[in-house]
Amino acid sequence: MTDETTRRSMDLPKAYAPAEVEAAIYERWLAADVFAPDGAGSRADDSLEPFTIIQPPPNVTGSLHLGHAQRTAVEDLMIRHARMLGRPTLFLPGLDHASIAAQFVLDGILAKEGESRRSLGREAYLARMRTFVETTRGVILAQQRRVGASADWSRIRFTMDEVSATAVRHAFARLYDDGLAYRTEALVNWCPGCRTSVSDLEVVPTPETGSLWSIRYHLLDLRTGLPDPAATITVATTRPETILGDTAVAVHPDDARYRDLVGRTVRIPFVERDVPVIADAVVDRAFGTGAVKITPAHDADDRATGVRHGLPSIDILEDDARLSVAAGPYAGLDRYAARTRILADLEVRGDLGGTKPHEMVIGRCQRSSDVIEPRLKTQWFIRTKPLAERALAATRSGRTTILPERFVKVWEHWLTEIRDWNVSRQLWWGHRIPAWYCPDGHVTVSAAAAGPSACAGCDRPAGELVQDPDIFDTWFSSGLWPFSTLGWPAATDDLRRYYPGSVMETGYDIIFFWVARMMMMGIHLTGEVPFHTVYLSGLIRDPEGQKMSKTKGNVVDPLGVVDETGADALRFALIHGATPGNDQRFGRTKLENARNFANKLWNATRFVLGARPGTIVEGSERRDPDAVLLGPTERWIRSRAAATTAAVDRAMAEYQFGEVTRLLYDAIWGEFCDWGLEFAKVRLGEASLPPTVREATWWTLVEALDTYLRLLHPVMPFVTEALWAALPHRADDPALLIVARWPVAAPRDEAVEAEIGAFGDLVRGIRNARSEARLAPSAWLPLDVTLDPTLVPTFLELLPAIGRVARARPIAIHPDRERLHAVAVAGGLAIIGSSYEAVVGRPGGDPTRAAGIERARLEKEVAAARSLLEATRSRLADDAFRRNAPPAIVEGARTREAELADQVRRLEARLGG
RNA sequence: GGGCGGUUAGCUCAGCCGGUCAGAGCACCUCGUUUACACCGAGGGGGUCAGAGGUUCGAGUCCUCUACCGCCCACCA
Repeated sequence: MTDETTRRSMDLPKAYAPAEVEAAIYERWLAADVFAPDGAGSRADDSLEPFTIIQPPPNVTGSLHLGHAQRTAVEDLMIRHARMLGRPTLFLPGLDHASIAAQFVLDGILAKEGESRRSLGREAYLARMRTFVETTRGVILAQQRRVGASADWSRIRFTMDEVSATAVRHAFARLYDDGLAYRTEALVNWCPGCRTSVSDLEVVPTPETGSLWSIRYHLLDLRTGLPDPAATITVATTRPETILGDTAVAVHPDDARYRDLVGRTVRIPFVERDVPVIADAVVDRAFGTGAVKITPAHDADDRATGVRHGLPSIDILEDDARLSVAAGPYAGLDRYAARTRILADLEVRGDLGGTKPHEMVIGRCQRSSDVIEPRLKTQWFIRTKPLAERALAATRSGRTTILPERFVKVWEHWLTEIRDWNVSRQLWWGHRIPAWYCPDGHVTVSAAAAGPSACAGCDRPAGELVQDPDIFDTWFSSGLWPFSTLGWPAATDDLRRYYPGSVMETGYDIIFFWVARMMMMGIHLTGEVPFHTVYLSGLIRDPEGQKMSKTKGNVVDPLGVVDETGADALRFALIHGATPGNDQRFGRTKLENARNFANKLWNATRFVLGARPGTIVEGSERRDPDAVLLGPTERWIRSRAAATTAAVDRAMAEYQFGEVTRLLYDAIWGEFCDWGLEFAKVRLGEASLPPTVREATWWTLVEALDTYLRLLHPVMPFVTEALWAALPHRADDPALLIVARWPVAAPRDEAVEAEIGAFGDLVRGIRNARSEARLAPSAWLPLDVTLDPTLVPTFLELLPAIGRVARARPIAIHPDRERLHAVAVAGGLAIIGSSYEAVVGRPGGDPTRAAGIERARLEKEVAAARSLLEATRSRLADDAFRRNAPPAIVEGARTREAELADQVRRLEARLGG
């Protein structure tokens, strides 16, 4: 019989070697020019709505980690799906210059070389940065390709390129003209390590145990005007060095303890400054001593108090957090050295009241971990309230949808409570703020690349203007990404066609940094929301649930994984294990499972290719199986493929990508391979059947495999592409799966699904009985069976297949149970289901022992059936259930009860006999 | 101080509109050299779905509270 099904040479290597497969495939895609919506190989249907994915451009610094790989996997999944649907798709790749992060990294490198930002100077530093970035850039892009990103590389953007720079200038000028960008003196978060201000979002509140010191300030004697050694007011502080910047002491207006002191004057030690005691309701009488030192230049609360009372603000710090000349005798000391000295000096003076441990939350720099110092600076701010309102309106009206939905609450809260955004950075690597100042203090903001031609306020020539030395917060240019990349502010074709974007995918950790800013700026500058859907992914954690970080040393390099198990396995594992918005722990086992799945698919395809009936010429064009020649197996395979297609479509529409992989894993492995191929083997090998029948079977396998490869392609693009290439194609199929059409769900055949389902149960029952009875798996045992009459025709057709998978031979069908019982040997193993009853095997070995095992097995079965029956009966016994439950449910319970009762009865009979 | 997640088999997690939903992978046990695959096949053990109330004919699935774990937001010296 094998002579008819001659195994031809297979197109695929025996062993699945992902690394080789993947390298070759990516080159084929590139050569075919299929990534760009307007690429030569694109089969996009221009009448369909374009699909645009917005990817957070990775930082040029360093290299990609698993989080990036996950991002890319999800984004690429969506874009490939849309591409296969025929939509013009744009996946625009890019890189972010990451000003502070890049400077932080470069500064570290320079430090090792004994150089620094200051030693190089601005121009040399920037030149060095450009070289550095040029090398990392290549690494990052290569990583993205290796993971399989089908991005349009011809449109690649960098947030420091000229297109982006133009957008930045225009955006800022627009915001300025609209009164939404302003320059003012305000408290900013100063990072002494980075030597720049940072936004509120970049300050990490860190719980720490500090100290709360009590310090006595001496009141001035009303008569002499000199400090009174005996009359003091005690304040409490966690930052004693800031006393040098104190400009008042505040007490609560209703605090009887201090009522008489309000309006008096105290002398700040060391700087010997006389400041007033003021009354302000901001003071919490219960905290500390109820008297608070006020340092308007270094504390947000104090600043507000200072403004209310017209107090001066004295900045006592330098950029590197050493004390400034304003600190008098302590000038030049580091802030903490100064603190120590001041405490010691206070002690000497007898003005240190005491100290106690104090739990507090201290702000640290997200980048350098330095303790942030609030400082008064003149900087640029974006007025966010009006922008935030429109962003909120967009999500509330449904113009933009946030997924998963629960993040809407976070979004709402942040945008409602939003504070103005400090966008000035005292860094070098970034977009220079396009603002110029003239000697008379006028401000000129210009979008022109060459800058303004003259002062906007007084006609002084450009030569007399000085540009702001600061640059923009990185996120300012990132916030323009969805449209700056398409050529905005020019009215380009790309902008018209691909803006707003369809889906913006990113991790929930940058919802404020990036998503909110894109929304705010996008709406204001373009008049449209930048994207219709925000899809927020969870974060990747290590197997212990720890966040991956370089300092912890638990960062996994995706390339290492890819080399080992393949990009497909990595992608599958990342998607399979995730629920939208939920973090996932990622480790070896998930990866191995995914690799095994790819391997399974590889081997299944090899089998199908190798099983081609000899009557079909190698390289034949794809044919549909002839419907009249299809057996139950074939109809079942087709129906299951249809069911899976429909289910995958639903999951895709709901962004349930983990569900997509689960569906495909189960369908391909659990159904197609475990049952479909096993059953098909019999037909394919049956020489007595007409060749046309075997051909129909083979074409069915090819068809199902073709469908599954298409459905799986967005998740595992490489292996599916490679396998698909080996499959017969239709004349109208493209050369590459990546641009092949997404399957359309065909109608299902519910009847055959139910039948095969029943036979599956029967086979499992037989296998279980054999296994429990310790019968040799390889032994062929006789099987006697009686079936629900409706199942008989199908059973007859599948008889050889069932025999094969159940290892049963010969098989006898009996018209009723009496005959079955009469014929079947008493020592056989009984399998009793609702629509079938079977006896397999003959007694052998020790009859009493065998009988004991058989009895135990059946007792377990009957117990299980009884408990199900009881549950069903008690439900049915309830009037309320029969009255209130939908008729279909009640009816279902009735049928179930009948089936179970019958099954139990038969099991009991068997046990009784 | 607010808000949001999580708590389901030993481990990692699925369970979308409440009714065969008690599941998967890994781990574990027993078998297996049947011609796609040992990166495999067959079978099996294992969970009162954190706890307590409530809604409902019926609740891992909805509501309330509690307990842990995690995260986000928040100007208290």
